[in-house]
Amino acid sequence: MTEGLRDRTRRAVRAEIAEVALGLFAAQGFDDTTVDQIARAAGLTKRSFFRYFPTKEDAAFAGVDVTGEHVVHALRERPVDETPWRSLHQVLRDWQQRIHASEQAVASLRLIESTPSLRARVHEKREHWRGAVSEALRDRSDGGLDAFTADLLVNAATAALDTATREWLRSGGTADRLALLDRAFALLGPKEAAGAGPSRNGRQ
Amino acid sequence: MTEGLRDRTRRAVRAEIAEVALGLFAAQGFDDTTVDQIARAAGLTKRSFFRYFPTKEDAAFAGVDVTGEHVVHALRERPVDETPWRSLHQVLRDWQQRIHASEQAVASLRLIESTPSLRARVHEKREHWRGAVSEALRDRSDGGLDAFTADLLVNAATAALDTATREWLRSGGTADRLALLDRAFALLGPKEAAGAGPSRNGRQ
DNA sequence: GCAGAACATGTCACCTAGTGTCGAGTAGTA
DNA sequence: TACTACTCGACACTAGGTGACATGTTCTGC
Repeated sequence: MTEGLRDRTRRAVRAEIAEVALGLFAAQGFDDTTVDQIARAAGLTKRSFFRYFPTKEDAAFAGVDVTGEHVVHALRERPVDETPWRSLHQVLRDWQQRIHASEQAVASLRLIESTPSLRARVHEKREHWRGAVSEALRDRSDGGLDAFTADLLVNAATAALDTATREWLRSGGTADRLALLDRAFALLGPKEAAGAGPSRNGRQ
Repeated sequence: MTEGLRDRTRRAVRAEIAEVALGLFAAQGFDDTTVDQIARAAGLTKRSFFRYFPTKEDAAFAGVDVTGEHVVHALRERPVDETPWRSLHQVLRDWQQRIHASEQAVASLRLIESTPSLRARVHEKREHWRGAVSEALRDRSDGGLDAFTADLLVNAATAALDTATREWLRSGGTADRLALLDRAFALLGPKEAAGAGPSRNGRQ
């Protein structure tokens, strides 16, 4: 009924493994760190490591929410009269702000962004929830948004986010991430339509 | 001086391995096909397979040019007075048309799109040449395009391409890919600026 | 045509990520 | 106390990928 001791210890162990792993990744790189090393440093076996994380990559993602669970939820909370594009903008803005608040999350993000295999994994995860986000978007505006346009908006939004993140990394973390995101969203906003009018995209 | 027999046989062997691999992938799925199987079916050793392809994934990419080498080149050929967005549109349009012409390339694309690990790999490859494309774009319009905007345009263009491809797959291959791509590019075109005016992005 | 370099291939040994299984110990419960 | 559920280590195994070595084949200069 209550939390249960086992669940609590399990989460605590998980968090500790992630912390140890992050430290090793930062020190000697992701690829040059073996699971065995992490496990030993955390005081357990390789086998047990995999009982806490399905893959080595997942240890790097602990702490950062890349599942989009939150995005979908936040999207449903936005006012209905808001354009889809603006909703996406605001939701990603919030997400970025939340990430930026945690020092460890920023470190994870930096590691991810500088490791090819991890970046690939991000895309994989994203594709997973992309459908859900697109659907949530379509639910909000009743009928006024077809699947294709919704998909396009979501893809464009992640493109904006990626570009902003990339530029921020290029600046060495000094640039204003939110301003970059705003600029990206401003430049990329869909022509018209996509707002509320059901059929208005005739201008090939 | 001439082609050299060795290079020719090497390319022939490579192509044959790829063909065998494609067949096995299509028949039993990418993940359920081992390198050993492919190698044996092609009449060589696992070790030799890896002398032709750096990874198992790469065997699935033979035949499809995802390196963007061509994109960069084609971009430099576009008329200078064309807007960056339109150039990207045209170049990707050509690329898609070229792919569509080859039956095998379409098969590869279908396989890739339906296999998570391969999709991830596409993104990885894309990130690799994204910088080069962005740079080519910036070279064309002398000074009128900053790195951030160029990156954004390239990212947005791939978003358009992805969305079109996805919709096309969703239609079971019946939809008109080019029309979808056109529609995506039309909806996503950058507000203004990005054309030639050096400084005009003041409207937060 | 031949000697030697350059190259291709198979074999073997090895590393790492990841999984199945089993047996011992430990926490939670009646 | 006895039963159950969960956790962990130990062992073995598969699969992708690499390095080293030996053998044969092709190319090149003479």
